[in-house]
Amino acid sequence: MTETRPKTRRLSRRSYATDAATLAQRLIGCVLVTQIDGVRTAGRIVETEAYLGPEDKAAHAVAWRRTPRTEPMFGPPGTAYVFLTYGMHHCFNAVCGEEGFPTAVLVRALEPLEGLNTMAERRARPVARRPLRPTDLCSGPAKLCRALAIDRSHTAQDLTRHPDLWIEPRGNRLLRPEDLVNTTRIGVDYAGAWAQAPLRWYLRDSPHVSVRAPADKARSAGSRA
DNA sequence: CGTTCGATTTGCT
DNA sequence: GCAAATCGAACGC
Repeated sequence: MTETRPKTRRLSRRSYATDAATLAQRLIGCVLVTQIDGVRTAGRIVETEAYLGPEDKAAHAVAWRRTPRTEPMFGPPGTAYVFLTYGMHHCFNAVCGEEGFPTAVLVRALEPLEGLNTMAERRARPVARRPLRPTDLCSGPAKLCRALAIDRSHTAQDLTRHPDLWIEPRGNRLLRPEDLVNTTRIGVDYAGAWAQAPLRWYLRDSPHVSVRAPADKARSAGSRA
């Protein structure tokens, strides 16, 4: 019998086996996919952040902090690291580097590509609200997890083999370095000097990013000067 | 064992 | 612009 399940090309283990800053840039343009209960949702990655490892004071694994939560970051490259923050929001990371060294890339925003209706349903709050625009569906790390139904059940899962969660490499070859904005990470003010490290990247022309850098924001809104 | 606070989002002032 | 929501990790006693 021939399974006619469409072959989905995934990022290989080797693709994840690089430093976080490099992977953060290479993931822009790739496609994050979930297939939950047969329902496929997918989005083009347009914003990422690198969390370097034990020396990075903004990282959960700072000072080799190894707990049940951070354990997946010590796993092989290509492992998913999903955590809960503020008691209600999930964030998704792809573990990279070498096994045993805790480093990862946070995916912060997607351009929705498939399953937009499903995304909108998942993003809708308990009470009725105005329909979400496509640019509101996945423009933040917790928003995209909600839209793609990513939660802590996915942490420590293998992105190169898991049936419901993976990243496809298509689309990222057209990007050039000048298509990306490199700026500081969001929400890590507690990290002292590390809060100023330029470890966030986003697709310059995308309206789907979460927060634009001040200079780029001015550029986008710029009609004067 | 109690307290603090977060790699966020949302709604109200 | 600001604070609430909401709960488990992290940490101090």
